[in-house]
Amino acid sequence: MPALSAQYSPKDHEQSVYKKWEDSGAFQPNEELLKQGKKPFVVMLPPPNITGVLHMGHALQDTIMDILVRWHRMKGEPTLWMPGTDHAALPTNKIIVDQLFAEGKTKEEIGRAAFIEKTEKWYEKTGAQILNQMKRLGASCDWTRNRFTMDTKYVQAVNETFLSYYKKGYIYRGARIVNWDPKTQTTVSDLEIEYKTEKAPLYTFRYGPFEISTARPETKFGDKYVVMHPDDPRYAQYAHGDTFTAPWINGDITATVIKDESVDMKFGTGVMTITPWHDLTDFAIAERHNLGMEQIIDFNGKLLPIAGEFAGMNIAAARPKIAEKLESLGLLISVDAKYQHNVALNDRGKGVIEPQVMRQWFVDMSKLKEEAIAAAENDQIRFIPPRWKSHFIDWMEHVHDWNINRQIWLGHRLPVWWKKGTHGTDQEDGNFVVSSEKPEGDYEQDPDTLDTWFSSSLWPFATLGWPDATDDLRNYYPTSVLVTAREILYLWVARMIFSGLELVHDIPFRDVLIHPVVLAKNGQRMSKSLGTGIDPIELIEAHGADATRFGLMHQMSFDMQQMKFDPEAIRAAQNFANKLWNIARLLDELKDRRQEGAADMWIRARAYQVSQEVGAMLAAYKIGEAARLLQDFVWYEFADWYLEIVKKEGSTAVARAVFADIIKMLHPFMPHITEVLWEHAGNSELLITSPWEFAEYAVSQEAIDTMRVFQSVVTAVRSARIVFGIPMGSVVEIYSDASLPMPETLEALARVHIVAEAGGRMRSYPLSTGGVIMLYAAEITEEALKKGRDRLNTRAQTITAKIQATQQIIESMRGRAPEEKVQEKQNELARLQQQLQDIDMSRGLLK
RNA sequence: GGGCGAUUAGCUCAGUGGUAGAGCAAUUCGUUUACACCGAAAAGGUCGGGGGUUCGAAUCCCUCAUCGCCCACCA
Repeated sequence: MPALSAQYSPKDHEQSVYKKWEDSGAFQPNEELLKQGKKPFVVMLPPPNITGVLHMGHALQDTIMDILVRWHRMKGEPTLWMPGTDHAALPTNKIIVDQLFAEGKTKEEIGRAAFIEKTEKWYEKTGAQILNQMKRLGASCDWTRNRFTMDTKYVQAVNETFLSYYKKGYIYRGARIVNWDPKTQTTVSDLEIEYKTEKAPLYTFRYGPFEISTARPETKFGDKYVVMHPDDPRYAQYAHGDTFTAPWINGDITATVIKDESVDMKFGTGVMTITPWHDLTDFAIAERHNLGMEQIIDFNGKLLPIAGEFAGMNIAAARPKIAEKLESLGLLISVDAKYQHNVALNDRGKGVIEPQVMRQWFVDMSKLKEEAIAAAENDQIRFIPPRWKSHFIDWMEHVHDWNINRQIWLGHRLPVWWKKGTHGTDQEDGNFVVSSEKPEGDYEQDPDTLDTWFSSSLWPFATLGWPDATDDLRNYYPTSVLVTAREILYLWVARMIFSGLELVHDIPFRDVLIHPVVLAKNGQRMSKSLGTGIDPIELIEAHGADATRFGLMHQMSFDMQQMKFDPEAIRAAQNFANKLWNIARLLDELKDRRQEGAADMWIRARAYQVSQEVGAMLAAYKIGEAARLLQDFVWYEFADWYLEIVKKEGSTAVARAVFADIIKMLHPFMPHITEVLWEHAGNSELLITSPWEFAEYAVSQEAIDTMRVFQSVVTAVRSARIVFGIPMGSVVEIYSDASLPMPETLEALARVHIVAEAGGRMRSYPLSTGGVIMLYAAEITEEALKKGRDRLNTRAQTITAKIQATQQIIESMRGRAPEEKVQEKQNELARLQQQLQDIDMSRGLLK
């Protein structure tokens, strides 16, 4: 057994330990256990973007998953953690387009095939580096099952899904208003839009007999409907369908009055004109009343010929000019320059969204949502923390149909084939075939690709081989728990739930565990541009993977919505790892001793208790609580008290056995160092697959009482030293009536010499367990005595106050509170009175 | 506009009805058989404000304030 170095150096062990695990096959689910009928534990890695870099959010999420996975593996369950990556169409598309731009080319110039080829090369080059970063953290994924959303097999699943939805009538093609991003030239889903508040002048114009307000005059060319609330008394004289002629930007137009309840009577004049082609609510009104609609702005954000003299202008540039023209026509009534409104931006690339009416593919959500809502409502799927359940149900109930095609080249092509030349024309109806194979005849594939979330919604089962009835699918579906951030609760989690229920006829996962968002310590988002980002790999290199994991867990609780990350926690965890290391060193040095004492019984009972608590906490996903409990137990009970005792007396065999249990309990949290120390202790089997079992040990009240007295004596002596000014280094004599527990250890730990008979100047000091300790020290100065008196006087005052308060409480409790509560209080009062007595006695001896 | 969360020691946070806890930082002391990435001791808080329920509130209820997030969306 080679001696351990004085400090734990993670770098020397992490990679080799990881290799041992991987070579052992421990990361793969144990087929034997599966055959025995053991219920498997399965987690799907939320697939990170293949070209992504590990950030603190990943580190937190991956640590949570790894802890659960390692714990269940040790509990003897066949355990599968399925890794993989997502093709991340939009961000990768942008990267490739930017690359081409740098080369002075456009994607149109090189063509679709060359573009895809370039993308594949890019994936190959940068691909999966994020998975290697996960390995640095110690993630025990089954890498033999690694999946990518663009795998041939996965593409089949995507096509199958489209076909299946289409056959059932869930997928339809329709002209609907969608979020168009002129910058990236694609549609964007509602969920991927962010709103930014912006100041923009709000113009009020005369529109026939009405006044209307708008922040976007450039959309108003085609407005020929004026809408008001049917109950608005101001406009009672106008009937739905009335028409009138009004002078407008490019001459007179005929407008029609529409009454619709969606109009807010309190806003402005309570009247508005609508632009259905470029506004979501206007579109809804137009649909309700079957109104005509017209495109004003093209797909590049420029005005169309309907704008007359403004045609071809960029909307931003045209806006003030149009307002000017209306003013010159005498139609401008007022301008509110301080007006604020929300501008819709694409999350990716921040292009300003211009809603457009386009023929698009949609998934009808009305049927799909039903089962998903039911699964949440009857707790087939549980949300942790539970408050997300109602959020999920609420969102699901109000979900809109899902626009699933995107106008980019990168991604899964739609399995849709158009008769040549019909796509995008008014000849579309009846001229397409939905099939994964190209049909006979003159057909060309739909140029669009599917929303990335369409494919990732299949992740829990497509990775297991669906649509084929594979062994993996049979064995590992549904999965056990999904660990995720709340920002993709709707975007991804909700979609996995309804697609799993629809396609595999079962929930995709039992529990949804939603972890907090990791923020910088000052509460800001972690971002490179703000300089608030922290690279987990740097943390691993500086402090070790185990410290990074443990520090994160020590700080985390699932009750939090956000976690202000303090890197100090990682440093503290590194100290803890070093502590473990040095405990092992101490145990190496101790000579064997087998006589068991009170301390041994106490620590064994405590270790068993802790193992039970940790198990219960992990089962309830209270990972942070478990980490904190373990650290406190190891440091403040096992190391600070028990090991100090075992240096002098007690059983080293017990010490080693308890430490082995500690190592085992800590393994899910700090896998590398525990594995190293496990091997160092002479175990031939790997810890990663060792059973999560602990020797049961009954709590002996006698041992616990002995320990409490012992601790109080040690603490009292230490305090008395300070109070009386006796140097820590020196030995003091204390008087014993021979009832002090563990006298030899006491002498060593408290630096005292126990004498049978008192002599010289006696001093006394109260014990927290009741009673006083008598000590003899020749050289106590008058000054120290005064200090001691002051100190005891203060304590006496505090206790007296407490006694009075407690007496009052007992008085007021009488007859109102339950009897046992009163009894509890009275016991407390007795303890306080005893303490006061002890202090008084000590004070009496301080002459 | 609707909702969720947070507000406790200088900082990051535990603490779901019984007189407030930890880590880090700061203070004092200490190197006897692991660890200075250590040990010991002491200090530090009217638990965001106000009101209520209760014998008793950091904890339950109401209200206000501040911060953060989510959803809807303003013509």
